[in-house]
This record gives sequence, C-alpha cells and structure tokens, in this order.
Amino acid sequence: MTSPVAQPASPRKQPRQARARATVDAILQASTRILQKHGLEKFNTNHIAEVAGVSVGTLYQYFPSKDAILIELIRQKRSQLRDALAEAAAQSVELTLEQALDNLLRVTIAHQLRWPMVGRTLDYAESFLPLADESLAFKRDLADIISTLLAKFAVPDAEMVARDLIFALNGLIEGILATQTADADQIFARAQILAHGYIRAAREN
Amino acid sequence: MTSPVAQPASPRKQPRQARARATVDAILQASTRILQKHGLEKFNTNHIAEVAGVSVGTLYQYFPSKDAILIELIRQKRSQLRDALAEAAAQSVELTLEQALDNLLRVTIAHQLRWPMVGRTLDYAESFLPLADESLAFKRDLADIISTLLAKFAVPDAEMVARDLIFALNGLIEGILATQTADADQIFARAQILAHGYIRAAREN
Amino acid sequence: MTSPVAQPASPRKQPRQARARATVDAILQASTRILQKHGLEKFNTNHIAEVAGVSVGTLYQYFPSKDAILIELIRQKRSQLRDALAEAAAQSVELTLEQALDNLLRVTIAHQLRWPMVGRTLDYAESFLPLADESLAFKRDLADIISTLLAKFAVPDAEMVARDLIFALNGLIEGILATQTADADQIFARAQILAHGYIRAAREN
Amino acid sequence: MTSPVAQPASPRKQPRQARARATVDAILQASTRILQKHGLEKFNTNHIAEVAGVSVGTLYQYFPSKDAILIELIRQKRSQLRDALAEAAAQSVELTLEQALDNLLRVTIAHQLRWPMVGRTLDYAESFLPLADESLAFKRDLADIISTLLAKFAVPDAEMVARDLIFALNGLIEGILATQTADADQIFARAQILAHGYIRAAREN
DNA sequence: GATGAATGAGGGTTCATTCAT
DNA sequence: GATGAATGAACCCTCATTCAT
Repeated sequence: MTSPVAQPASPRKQPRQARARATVDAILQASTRILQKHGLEKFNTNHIAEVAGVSVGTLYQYFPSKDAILIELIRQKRSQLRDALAEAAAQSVELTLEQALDNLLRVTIAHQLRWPMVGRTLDYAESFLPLADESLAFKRDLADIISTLLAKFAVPDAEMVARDLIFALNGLIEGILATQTADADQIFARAQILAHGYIRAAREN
Repeated sequence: MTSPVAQPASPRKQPRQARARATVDAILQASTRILQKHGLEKFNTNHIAEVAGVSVGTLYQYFPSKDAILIELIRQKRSQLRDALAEAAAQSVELTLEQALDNLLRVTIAHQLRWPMVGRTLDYAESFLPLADESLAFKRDLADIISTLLAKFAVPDAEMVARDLIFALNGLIEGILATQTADADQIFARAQILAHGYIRAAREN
Repeated sequence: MTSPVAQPASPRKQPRQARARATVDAILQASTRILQKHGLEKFNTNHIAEVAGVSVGTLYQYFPSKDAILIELIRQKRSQLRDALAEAAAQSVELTLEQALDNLLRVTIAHQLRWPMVGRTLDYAESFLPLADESLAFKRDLADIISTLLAKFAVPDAEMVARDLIFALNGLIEGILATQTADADQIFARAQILAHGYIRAAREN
Repeated sequence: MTSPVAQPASPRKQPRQARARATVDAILQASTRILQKHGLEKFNTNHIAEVAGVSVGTLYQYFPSKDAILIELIRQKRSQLRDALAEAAAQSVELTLEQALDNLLRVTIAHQLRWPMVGRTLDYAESFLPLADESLAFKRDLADIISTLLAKFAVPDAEMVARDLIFALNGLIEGILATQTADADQIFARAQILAHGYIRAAREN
C-alpha cells in the first residue's frame, strides 16, 4: 500500500535503469508543473508527454494510465510529507510540546507552500482515485507521528486530537493560500495560535 | 435555509412560467444528486438532463453552459450558508460568545452534512470557475458575520481570527466527513473544542 | 413559380389580413437585417423571431420552414430588380443604346448597394435551395429585358450577349463592393466602361 | 498547376512522415469532393473524415478546426491560380496584348472548370472566414500580374482595369457555369469578347 | 392566432489509449 | 525501447421544428 517506486533505496544507480528513472522523473515533474499552472483541465497525457519531452508512447511504457500518474504524484507528496514530519518529530524529542508542535507546523507549511495548487488538486483527485485504503493508511501514519508526541505530554484522546489538528491546520493553510498572499512566517504565526489554543483546550477537556 | 433562491448565473432566460421554474429546479436537483453520487466525472450535460427528466436542449435554455450550472449551485449553497449563519448570529445576541459560537457551529455542520460530497466538489470547482471576485465577497460576508460577534466580545484582530476560524473549521469538518462516519453531534463536540480553544488563544494573543 | 405573397395587388388592405401582412414584413425585414450584418451564420429561426419581435411559433405560422424565408427573400429581391429594370427599360425607349444601358446600370448598382451582403448571401443560398426552375426563369426575364433593348439596336446574339453582360456586371459590382469602398458614381463609371466596351465588341463580332 | 503546396493554415502538426502527408492529402481531397457534390451543407468533419478514410481524431491532428480546412483549400486553389497565371504571363512576353490576354483567359477558365462548385462555395466561405488580409493580398497579386501586362501596352489605369477585368470575367465564368453547360471553348469565346472589348474601351478612356 | 417551453438529432472537438514502424 | 500517427467514444452545444397552453 505504500509507494513501490518512491525513494530509491540505494543511491547506487543500476546503469540500465538510469534512463528509465530519468524518464519517470521528467514525466512526474512535467505533471507537477502542469497541475500547478493549469489544474486538472490541461492535465492530459499528450500534454504531459510534450512538456516532459517524451512521446506519449513512452509515457505509457512507464505508467499504465493517466490516473496512475496522479496516484504516483500523490504517493510522492505523501512520502515527502510523512518523512519530513517524522524527521521533525525525531529531532524534537528534547523539546516542550509547544516547541515540538512548532517544528511540525513549519514542516507542514513549507510542504504546502511548495506547490500550493498541486496540493489542492491532488486532494480533490483523491476523491475519484481508487486510493481509499492507502489514504486511510497515510492519515493514520500522520496521526501516529503526532499522537505519539501528544501522548508523551499526556494529552487525552491523543489519536483523535492528532487527526483533528491535522484537518484544521490543513484547512487553515489551504484557506490562507487560496485567498491571500502570505509568506511562511505569517502563516506560521496564525497556525501557531490555532495549534496551541487547540492543544491547550484538548488537554483540559 | 431561509434563503430565497439566488440570482441565476447569467441566465439565458428568466423562468417566467411555473413550468419553467420547475424545469430549472429539476436541473439543479439532478446536478446536486450527480455531484453527490459521482462527482465531476459523471457531471455532463446529457447525463444531467437525463436525470432531470428533460432534454439537453431544455437545459441549455436555462443555463448557457455546463459551468453556469456549477456556478449557480455554488451561489445557492453560499446563499444558504450565509443566510443561515446570519440568522443564527441574529438569534444569538443575548448569549455569551461561546454559546453564540456554538450556534454558528451547529449551522455550519448541518450545512456541510446535507451534501458532503457536493461541498467538496464545489470547493474544487471554484478553482477553475471565473468566480474570484464573488468568492472573495462571500468569504468577506462570512468573516463579517463572525468578526462582528467576536468584536462585541473584544477579541483582538477579529477580522483575521474570524477568517482563520472559518478555514480551520471547514478543514476539520470536511476532514471528518471524508474519512469517518460521524453524526452531527460528534462533529459538533470536536469542532467545539477547536473553536473554543482557538478563540481563547486569540483573545490572549 | 413566381412569388405568391409578393406585391399586394390592390392597395386596399383587407382588414383581417393587415396584421398578418405586418408580421410577415417584420419577419422578412428582420431576416434581411440579420443576413446583412451576420450572414447565414446567425440566420436561425429563433434569432429571426426575436429580432422581428414575434415568437418562433408565430414565425412558423407564416413560413413552413427556415428555407421558405430565404426563398421569399430571394423572390422579393428578384421582383424588385426585375420591376426596376423593366421600368428603366420602358423609360428609355427614346434613348440611344448607350444611354439606355446607363439607365439599367444605375438601377442595377442601386439595387446591389442597398444590401450588399444580402445579395452575396442569397446568391450562395440559391445553390442549395430548390429554386432551379425559378432561377432560370428569373435569369430569362432579366435577359429578355436587356436583349429586347439590344435587339432594337441590331446587336447580334442579343440573348447571349444580354446574359453575359449581366454576369459580368454582377461580378464587377460584387467584386468592387466586396473589396473596396466605392460610392454609386464610382462604380457606375467603371461599370460603364465595361458595358460600353463589351457591347461595342459584341456588335462587331 | 505547377504550384507547390502552400503553407498550411495554422497546422497542429507538420506532416513529417510520408503516411502523414498522405493523410493530409486524403482529407483535402475528400473535402474538395464533398464541396463539389454537396456544398457546405454536408461539409462536416465526421463526413470529411469518413470520406477521407480516416478518423475524426486524425483529421484534428492536422487541422485545428473545420474552418482551417476551408482556409487551406482556399490557399491551395489561390496558389494554383496565381502560379498558373504567372506562368502564362511569363510565357506571353513576346505576344500581342490580345494574345497574352487569351492565354490568361484560358488558364482562368481551365481553373474554374476543374471544380466549379468548389469555387463558388469557397468564394462564399471567404465571407465568414478570417481571411481579409490574405484575400486582399491575393487580389493584389492577380491584379499585379495582369496590370504589369496592361502597363506594357500603355493601357491607362492599368491597376484598376486589371481588377475590374478580373471581377467581370469571374462573374461571367461563374454565371455561365452556374446556369448552363458549356465547354471550355465556348466559355473562352464569350469571355474573349468581353475581355477584348473591355480592354479596348479602357485604352480609349 | 400567438406564445415560448421543450425536443433531440446533428455536428464540432478532445483526449486516453493503441500499435505499426 | 521509443515514436507519433491513428482511433473513436464521449462530451459540449445549437437550432429547426413541434405542441400544449
């Protein structure tokens, strides 16, 4: 259920697969750029192939369908976020809850700022792709990272609080990005109030 | 819920006769049902007309394009939410901030629960429809309703806090609906913690 | 084969037909205006009815089909040209051939200048309307008027010369109108050279 | 007839492979046949593709729209006529004006006889296609070829005379073809009288 | 007679996918 | 492996015509 193609395990490239890897990357990068600039409307295989500098035929040698590209993009973005959060959590073991949360916040905001439109579009794409199980697993993974942290500080209902915090922050960040131009620091300041306030309330609940 | 029907997108024809009004309603209801069940994928004019029990030609007598139907749906849902929130706010003048917020929360949750998938889909549709100005105005309207309430209780930065609260709650509710089956009361309980916690933090900020 | 509705024989209007006459005129005038401004592309029954200020249903009470409107327009324009030429010929019995031709030329140019685009469009419409016999008869009528004149001055092959003169002048006038802005006098001057030159050559042939 | 194929409208794709070139030719030939037999009424992309023996999709790989096919046909026919006239003019340098004109006449008549109905239809199509500038340039080109010849023989107003001669001959030839069945020789005989007569008159003017 | 709502076949265009070269 | 020409189902939209009121 986790992405099969994701991070190359060993940096030692098998020579005969280097080209293939480059082609796949070109396709995925082209896809990202198209989604970012034009959304799903211009996201079609001919266009992707053209932007990626390969032929449609080649594209179909690496991806069995258009949806498979979306799925792979989703998996990549998820992997990136999951890994970044896990690393931030690992590096926060010595900190207070608030400090640890701030680190996670920064990571999340940085992730969303990278390709804001892609995030929104992939969120929607989830609704028609056959990813139900994988999506649940991903959300569980994220919730685990955060609930582990919360539990350490004796926040009750850590699992549910973690999920709700993720949902709320996601809504806040996407909302700000969709309506206003704000830099990472401004978003962070606003998200911090939300996160701290919510956690405090959850603690007392 | 008390809202009168909003002004149509850029209607081909104002429905003057009762029959015409019924036709427009049938088209909008069919559209809602299709979005709810199958999302944008099956949202095509032939299908809409078929489900509505009219011909495509008739559909195009009342809506200049497929997008115009989406726009009208968005306008209707927005009107409904705006009016319901305004009314709830009006009926909460005697209450404490927390009680007033709870009323608004209940209205919002009820609204989202009505057609959860439609809400998600229309949110995405906004990104490719020419609604920028209207969307800003709508968000301002909602923020106004809430910031007026917040200001009455001396919450600082009422305008921004109102917007962020809306974003966060929206994310929370959509998140819960997308992943889990939860009834209105359960969602309310979780949203309440978020709202109260955030407002308290905002007050002390 | 000649138009059934054409010129009202007696100016005494039958009261119960006055309204009908007005409706038919409105439709034909609207049709002319649309053809002049937008060609066959916007020439559709709904649009015609709208411009004429009547309902489509009413339009279909007076014309059995869209093509019937085109046919009636063609008949009207033809009647006008035929009558105007016949009258000009009748008034030219005392004149020289050149003077008589000039009168016919002026009539023809004035006719084309009235609705230049309509003329071009109806010429094309002839090619798909079932008017073969009528068109032949019309061309014969015009040729008769002119060949009678030519025969009076002993031009050989009067019939064929008449037809060819009409074709050539038609081409010249339409050509000038399509490419350049020229007033009636300028067109007349150029057409005169053509007509006189051609007739002199035909005489000597 | 010696003309190389003109540059395509605004081609989706330059046909690089032999197969592609054959496809484009098939589409253009099918288009010509349909226009010749049924006019613009049956000129629809599905029908064209069917007659050409390809799929609609293929048609749209080479032509961005239906109108683009008409435009390409117009360009081809114009190129053919322009080149044929230029060649005929070049081969007539030693001849008298009348002899040279006769050569041009023969070329023009042969051109019109090839696809008479196509000529008429494309003439009409010009009125709704975005070709204004190109059409002017084409008419100027033809006028240049002929006015150069006229000027050599000291015909006054050579430019205008050339244009008017073209218009008149075009009208004559199209008129004859539309009404009567006549072979090239008969048309030539009649056009000759017109051309010689007009030029003589223009000279004396 | 007049109205205008409704019909639905027809036609333009796109794009995911296949396959011969 | 790569290419890109070809396919055709699917979808948007129009407009001549009908018919209930």
